Amino acid sequence: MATIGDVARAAGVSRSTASYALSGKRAISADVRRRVEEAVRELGYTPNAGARALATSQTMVIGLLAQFLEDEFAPAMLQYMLGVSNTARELGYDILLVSDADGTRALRRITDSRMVDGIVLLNVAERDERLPILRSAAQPGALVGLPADCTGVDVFDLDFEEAGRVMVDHLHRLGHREVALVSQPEHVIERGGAYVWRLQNAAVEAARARGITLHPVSAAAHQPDVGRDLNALLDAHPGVTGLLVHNEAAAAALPTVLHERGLTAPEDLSVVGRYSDEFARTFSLPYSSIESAPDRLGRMAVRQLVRRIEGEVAADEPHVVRFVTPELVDRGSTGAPRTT
Amino acid sequence: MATIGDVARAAGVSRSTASYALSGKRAISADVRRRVEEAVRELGYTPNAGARALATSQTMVIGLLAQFLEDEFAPAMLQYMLGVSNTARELGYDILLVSDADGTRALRRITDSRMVDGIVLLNVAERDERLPILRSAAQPGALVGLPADCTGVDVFDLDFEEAGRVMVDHLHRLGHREVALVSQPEHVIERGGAYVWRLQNAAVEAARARGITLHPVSAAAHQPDVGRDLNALLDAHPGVTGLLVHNEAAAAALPTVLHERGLTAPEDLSVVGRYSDEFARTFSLPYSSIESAPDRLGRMAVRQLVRRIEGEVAADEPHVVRFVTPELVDRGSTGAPRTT
DNA sequence: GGCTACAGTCGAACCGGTTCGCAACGGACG
DNA sequence: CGTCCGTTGCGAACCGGTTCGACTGTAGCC
Repeated sequence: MATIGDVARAAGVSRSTASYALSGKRAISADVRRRVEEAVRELGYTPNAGARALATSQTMVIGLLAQFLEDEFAPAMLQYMLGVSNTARELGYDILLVSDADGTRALRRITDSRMVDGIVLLNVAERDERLPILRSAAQPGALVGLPADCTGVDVFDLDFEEAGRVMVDHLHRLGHREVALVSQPEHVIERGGAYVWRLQNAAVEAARARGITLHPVSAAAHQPDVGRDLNALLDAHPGVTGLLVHNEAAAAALPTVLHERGLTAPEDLSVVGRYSDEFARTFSLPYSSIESAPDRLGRMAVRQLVRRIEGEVAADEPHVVRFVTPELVDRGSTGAPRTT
Repeated sequence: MATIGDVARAAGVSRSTASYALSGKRAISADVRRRVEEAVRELGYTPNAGARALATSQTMVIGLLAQFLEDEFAPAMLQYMLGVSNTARELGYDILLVSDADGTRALRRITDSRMVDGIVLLNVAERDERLPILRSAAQPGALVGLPADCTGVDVFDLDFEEAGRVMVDHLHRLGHREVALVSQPEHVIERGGAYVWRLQNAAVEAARARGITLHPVSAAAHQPDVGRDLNALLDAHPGVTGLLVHNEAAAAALPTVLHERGLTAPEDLSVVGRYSDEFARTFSLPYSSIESAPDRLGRMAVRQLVRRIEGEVAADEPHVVRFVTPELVDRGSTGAPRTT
């Protein structure tokens, strides 16, 4: 592999001159620049990333920490990852993917060893163990997901409170008076999946304010349990005319469950989910839903992170906490409740 | 951040001694080793990855190239990625995720700049543009997917020919005499998705050998097109009693389509898919299927890649091309054909 | 004509590790 | 008591970039 020394020799200049000719950080005569560029082409020179990182203290790599936990719905994560990855590349950064079960150790490893210039954290928990480590790291961090304590990091998330209100409002306006909210498994909540109860609390509150009955239940994240949970819910609350589904696996299982019970949406039951449009199209989910905009959140996180890395924001500039406003995508799965 | 120089000073030894004490590559007295280790702990020393890469020409990072193309089913890729990522970590390697649309440029970039010690290529096409670049790279490569030319790389893939035969045999044994094979969109085939016609050709051949009729058709990879395609298929071939589904999106859309037509599997139609068990459970797909074992393939690829990186295989040792034998997972969606 | 200013280039130092060659030391042995 | 050898540690070089300070030559200016 050619080094910059080889390039310099071929062009008949010193190493430093070759370096300046390529970086443009000092004035270089047109003639020399041409010779250097030609040498680069002939030798197929590419700078050694490790050497450059050592010299500049910049790796042009962003660490992406994604946890794939039991009881969590993996495919939803993919879209966040792609949003992050694609945006990073547009801005000239590569992605170091860390799917380690032990996120804290992994985070410490890649920050301390200076493998990355910044960190994006996915599925952030209410009290995320990784946060203290991230704060003490030399690199800036951006989160997708809202923790209890946001100091020292930039935070991006869907406005789950508003999402809960929008879902309830939508069914209330159509005339529904008894609905159920299908949430994530208990495990996810216990683990600190704050978005679950952020949406749920807001939905409960909105239901109370409008005087309608809302049954919050949780359902599993996999078959066959999730099907069983959905059936149990419909058995337990026969008066329910609307379903708010805040659980991707449940949304995916719902068509089959409804079919087996001889029910149709929206004639027998109105359904509103909370997942991305991309997700709905990929899995043929026919329900209206709150768009969760994962690619957009990933994009926002990386943009801000890179601004911090490149010092475009003063180090003392306050960190941002930004919420994306949820939007309802109508797929025709809601209507007036059946009149019993 | 503490350097090895700081550690050496704190322990009262030279830099080289500190290095040897930590690597164990030379004999060091117990006393000195203790002092060095203590200094490491006190200073919170972690070796700088860039510096180490520069000195050792080893980054302990594996490049993972995954293309997310139009008309391809993204979530299936996730499982390959996780298999690769988790296995790599177990073996001490991190993953540089490259989801670049321009795979060739990205591949050249990360190999030439020595960011990675090896490369894993996902969704490999029949004549993959990335392959010549990978062969000319200094780092070894492992593929998941079978290209036309396997020289210079280790290749792992499902035995799609056998998969096609197993699917046809299965329905033939149950008494079916007219079946359809739902493949990927034409685009995927044109792009060089060899697995599509490897399975298809073998299925056609098996059908001919057993004297049964097989209609090969392709279907889109997204809603609403895939639903339309499935309906068109069932309209065009009313005599079909069995469906072989080699298209994840079609499998995901099938329950709804069958429901709308008032059909049930296996009573009205036998269905066999080709996707992973994990996939089936996540999306509540009720059909028997050929297990595609994505995590296993990813794991095999990384294992072999690391063996090459670490020189456990002689450089001239022939490269392997290994096929995983498909297995049918019975979910009760097949039976004897309805007697018309 | 002498001075300054500046464009253009070079040499050397540095980033933070690893590794090779060598020397000092102490014990065993003849 | 001298020699030989194994153990242990040190100094220096090296990996491949970047960057700072200094030096040279030429143009512009008074």
